[in-house]
Amino acid sequence: MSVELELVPKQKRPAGERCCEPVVYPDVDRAQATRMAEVAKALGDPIRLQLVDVLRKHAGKVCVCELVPLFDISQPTLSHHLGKLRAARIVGSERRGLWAYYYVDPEPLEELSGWLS
Amino acid sequence: MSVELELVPKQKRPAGERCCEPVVYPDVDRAQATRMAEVAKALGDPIRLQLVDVLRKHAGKVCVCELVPLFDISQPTLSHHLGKLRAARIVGSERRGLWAYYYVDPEPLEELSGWLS
DNA sequence: GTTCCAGTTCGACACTCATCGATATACAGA
DNA sequence: TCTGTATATCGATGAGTGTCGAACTGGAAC
Repeated sequence: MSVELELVPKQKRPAGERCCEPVVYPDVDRAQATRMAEVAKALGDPIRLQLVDVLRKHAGKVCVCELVPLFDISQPTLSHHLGKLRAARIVGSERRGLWAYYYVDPEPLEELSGWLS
Repeated sequence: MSVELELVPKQKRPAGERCCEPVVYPDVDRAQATRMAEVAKALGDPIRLQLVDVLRKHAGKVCVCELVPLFDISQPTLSHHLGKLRAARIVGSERRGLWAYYYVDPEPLEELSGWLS
């Protein structure tokens, strides 16, 4: 465990001695990190993650009235979650008559996915 | 309020008329969604996302003392963020003497990445 | 016009979060 | 032992979140 530490005899942190290899700075800058974190944060709720899952698997655009019965939450709460996803630009929406249709914009998800893999 | 329910039982939405195609259920079940959402939530902060970025790029284990100067936050706050990442099982830690070393566990990130792509 | 209806927004609530300074813990060196 | 250092935890605070019912908005149909 700490054998290698005893090989380092003298001062608290001897000159040229480090507790670890020097660390490079993050490859993602603050702006990228902020953008991707915003997307990740929007996915950081089970209902929103499942919402995105449904919308992604569904080729076309999905009506809110079809989403409501899938989840055990009130309709205003679902609307709130859709608003969060829209604020993160993960989904877009369109109104046709009485109904509102949602669809996934793949780009933000792709940026996050690209960083992860 | 609910008077109209008896009046018009049938045709508020005319037979055969739909607002959209029928929606399949989410492919990810609630347990998967909860697990992945926990990971996504932990990544939903720019500092934590950059922390993971540094740790992933760094082959070995990284000492906390190298992480602190990279970010403009206090040491307790950094420790708090590392604790969040550890709670989400994105990173693990090990103590050697005075120092604590953190490393990435790739599995949770891979699960999220696999779902995203 | 009036009356529904799908969806959004509002107001409130309890809860969680990011942040800090202060304090505690754990260890190394003397 | 005592001193100093690296990291974690505590306590507080202000900001944000998920949730609901109520109210509002804009179309559609009568």
